[in-house]
Amino acid sequence: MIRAVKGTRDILPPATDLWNRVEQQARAVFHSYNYHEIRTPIFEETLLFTRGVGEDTDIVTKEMYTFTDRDGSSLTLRPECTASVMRAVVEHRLDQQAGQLKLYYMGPMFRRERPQKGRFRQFYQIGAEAIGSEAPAVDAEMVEVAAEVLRSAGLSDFQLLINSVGCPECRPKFVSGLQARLRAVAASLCSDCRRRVETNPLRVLDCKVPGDQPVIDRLPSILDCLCAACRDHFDAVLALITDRGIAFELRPRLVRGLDYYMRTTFEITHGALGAQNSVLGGGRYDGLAQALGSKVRLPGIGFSIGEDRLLMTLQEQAGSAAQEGPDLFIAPLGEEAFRAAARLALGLRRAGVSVEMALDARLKRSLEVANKLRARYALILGADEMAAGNYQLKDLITGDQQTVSRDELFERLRARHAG
RNA sequence: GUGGGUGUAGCUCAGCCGGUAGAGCGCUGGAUUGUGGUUCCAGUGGUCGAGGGUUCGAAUCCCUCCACCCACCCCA
Repeated sequence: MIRAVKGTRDILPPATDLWNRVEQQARAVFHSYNYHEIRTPIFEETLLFTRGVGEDTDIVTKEMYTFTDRDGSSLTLRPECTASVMRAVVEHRLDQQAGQLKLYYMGPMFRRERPQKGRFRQFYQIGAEAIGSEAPAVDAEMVEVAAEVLRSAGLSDFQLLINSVGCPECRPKFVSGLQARLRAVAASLCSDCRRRVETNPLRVLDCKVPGDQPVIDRLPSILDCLCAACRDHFDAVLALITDRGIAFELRPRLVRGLDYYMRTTFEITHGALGAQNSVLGGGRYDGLAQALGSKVRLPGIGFSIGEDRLLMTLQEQAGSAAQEGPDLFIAPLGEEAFRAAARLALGLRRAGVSVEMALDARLKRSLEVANKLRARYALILGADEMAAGNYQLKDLITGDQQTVSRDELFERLRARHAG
């Protein structure tokens, strides 16, 4: 038997309704902030990601789906979308347009990791990018949009974590200073952290091993080492977020794994997720455009929602929903009635009503199916109704049944649809 | 890449000490004529993840492999 490949999965009907709802609501929120959708290719030149995401990141060193095209060029399935968006912006000079450049996207990303709860090799992200300004107001709005998208999806009880990781001026100084301190105390750290001291010193700050906490607590915080410009920027961002009434938690140890992040970084977590508890991650990337070869400086900030994880928590919050049934199930009795029913169904469908038709001529069976499909109403059309020019409309919840004319039928179902 | 757990019907699972498979749900049909949901009756359904070994006999014991899940790592 052929199965979906490891780390990929089918998203099936009852769930797809929820996915679509979440995506529609996200679009509505984005539009309310004047964001517009961008769709970039699912694969790009490998160089885009090695330069954009960073040569030494986990994503680039071990997680990319890279293949050689027939002409010998190296292509990669996108592991994230920010680099692609920036590439498109630079390529099409979208930054030349009036006003802020505000874009959103949604779609699948690919990373070859070992799957586990909340982690897939093909996963879906909903993200936004605001490009062209480094004003703290943009950061604040971005954080607000992120929270609003989650809220509109119905997510509650999430936590916003925020930090500043500095800039190319102050971060390297902090990292090398931190590394020096860590090397001195490496012996008292866990084995993972001893390795991190060399590979990813910032990550040590986020270690959860209890024995390491006393050491970690005495390490310097990046927030105490920001340069004046970064400090001012971050203070302004925090002030604006506070002013907007957004609850957040300052997390000086919050680390982002992608090289392009600088200054503001943030993350939203939810308790119902398991080890991979982050539903959203984001941050500022003022150096990305130039890393990709842009001659002009294009500061930007964005975030990305892990849609799979968002849906996972929503489903845990609400339980599994039953599939939504059609508005109307038509049960015609006999050949002639069937043809008349098909014509009626077309009219109703054009009016926006969801209609299903019976394939079985037995009324008992038809109503049984109507009930199983969770149809709201059943319409009976037999010889009697054909002769009289009307229909029997049965309410499948109350069991009430009444004779209705064509106009009354449309009236009833339109009302149902509007409500 | 490294650990740990689990693999029996479409789904959720029982089957502990070896004697060639069960339940609930689902699905199909029926309880007469053009009326669903509840109920009752019947039926459908599984090379017990795969291969090998021990044994008169293996879903059950042993080995190997595979798949999925969870965790590490890292991230969305």
